Amino acid sequence: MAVSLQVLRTRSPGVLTALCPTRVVLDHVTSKWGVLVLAALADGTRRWGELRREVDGISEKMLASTLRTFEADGLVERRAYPEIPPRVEYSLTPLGDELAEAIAPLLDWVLAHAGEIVDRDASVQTRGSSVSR
Amino acid sequence: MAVSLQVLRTRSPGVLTALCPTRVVLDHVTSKWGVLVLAALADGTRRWGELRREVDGISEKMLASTLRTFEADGLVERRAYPEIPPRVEYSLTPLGDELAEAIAPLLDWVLAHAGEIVDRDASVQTRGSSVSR
DNA sequence: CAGTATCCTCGGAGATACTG
DNA sequence: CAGTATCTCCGAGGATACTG
Repeated sequence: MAVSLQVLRTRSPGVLTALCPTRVVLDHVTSKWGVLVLAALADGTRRWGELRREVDGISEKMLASTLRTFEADGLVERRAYPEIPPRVEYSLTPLGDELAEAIAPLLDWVLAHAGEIVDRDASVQTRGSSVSR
Repeated sequence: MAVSLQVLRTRSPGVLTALCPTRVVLDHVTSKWGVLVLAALADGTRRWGELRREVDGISEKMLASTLRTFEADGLVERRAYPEIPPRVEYSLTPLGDELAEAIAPLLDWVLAHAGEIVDRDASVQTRGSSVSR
């Protein structure tokens, strides 16, 4: 039995309610590209271009904005080298590293079970269309 | 050192790329209300009204749609009792239960560190406004 | 009580072009 | 190479009203 909202709230009443600061942080992490960017940085420094390639499908705008959010959160460190051509490296701070470890189980679960879920959704669709409606 | 995209891809090449099914599942879980609804159900059955109250701020529309997505995914079971007044109960399936356990570390981390992050964001704002720009 | 049905808004997100 | 700057749009999400 995993930890529920109710249980969490016996420890910290009012946590994760609408105006609770935890909501902001949770929103950053679960933003469209948040988990993927964190996962890309999880085992070390990456350059901008590497991130663009690793986080497949992300636009430059969203990569920049996701990184800036995490930088402001103190989860990611940005290091720019004044060279030509420019080089910029991103890495997790100790705090970001902790977070990356906290989402690892989620990633593992997704990899392990995505297949059954997608298959199931497809068959629900199929059944749905063959029934009334 | 947490597990990175690169490491995951040595195990499953191409995983979590743009068209990979895992992306769909990850999107469901990290949808705006996904984590909170799962957390609310994590230690047992809940009625519709209980969920509305526990997941503070969610609209009826989003609660319905989040629950239907998870039901189609096989993560949540919906049980309706033909009574007057109506009663409907939602609970996690075994698969959903596994997922709830996988996101528990994330929730724990958020609760433990939200404070420092929000404080930091606030001070970044302050510093930002006092500097050039 | 447990939902639908509608209408509407807002901003997340994409596409494209440009720059130091 | 590593980003900004704009423009645009779609649809996730919200508000409100209604119903079996």
